[in-house]
Amino acid sequence: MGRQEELLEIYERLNSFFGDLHWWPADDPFEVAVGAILTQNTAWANVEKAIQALRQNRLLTPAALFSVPEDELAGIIRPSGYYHLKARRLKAFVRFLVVEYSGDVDIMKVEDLSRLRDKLLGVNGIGPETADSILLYACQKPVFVGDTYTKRILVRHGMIGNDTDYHSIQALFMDHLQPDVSLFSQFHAVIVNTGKAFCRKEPRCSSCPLAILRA
DNA sequence: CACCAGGCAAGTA
DNA sequence: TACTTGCATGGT
Repeated sequence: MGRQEELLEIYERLNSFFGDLHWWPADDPFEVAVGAILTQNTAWANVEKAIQALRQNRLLTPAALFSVPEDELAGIIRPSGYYHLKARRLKAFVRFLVVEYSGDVDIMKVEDLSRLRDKLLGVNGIGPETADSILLYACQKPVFVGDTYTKRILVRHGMIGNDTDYHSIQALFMDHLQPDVSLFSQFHAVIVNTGKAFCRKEPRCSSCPLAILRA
């Protein structure tokens, strides 16, 4: 079986099992970007607490986040963990958004994909996965988001080695699938759900929709 | 109690 | 270039 068929097989199985997940869980594109930074190496449940706190403080807009002092912001996003670090990263991103795109994600979206990706990667605190999450889920650009779950599942099923880097994992998907925003969005969503539900501890993998694929 | 979570940057050799 | 370490809360 070729790579394309293999990937589509995985997609069909997971998509049938989970159904349409309508990801990313956020009300607007700016909130997507904020969540992408807050969720770095952090459980989503903790991120939700921080997002709620931001909402209650009316800080879920570029202008509001731009104005709030960094130390005050840190205290508000405390439940998400690494809160001093993430306050600095949020401020860096919002400064970038304001300076480059008048604080408007809709203007940022117009930028050419590869140029925008490079510029996002230039912002302190935005690495490959965060950049790609913003590009796909906030900007509707056809990029595949790799993450720890993606890698773990591919490693478990013998499709890649444990030392495979981010770019190679992303290329595995993007070289063999049509660049379709809906496909990439749903694919990443079902992968994360699979990781959460089945792929954390080895014994639980028996009931995983992908269990039959294991060699 | 230990371990982990939808990473990233900075420091070291 | 290749490895190591700091960042931190909350759930299991």
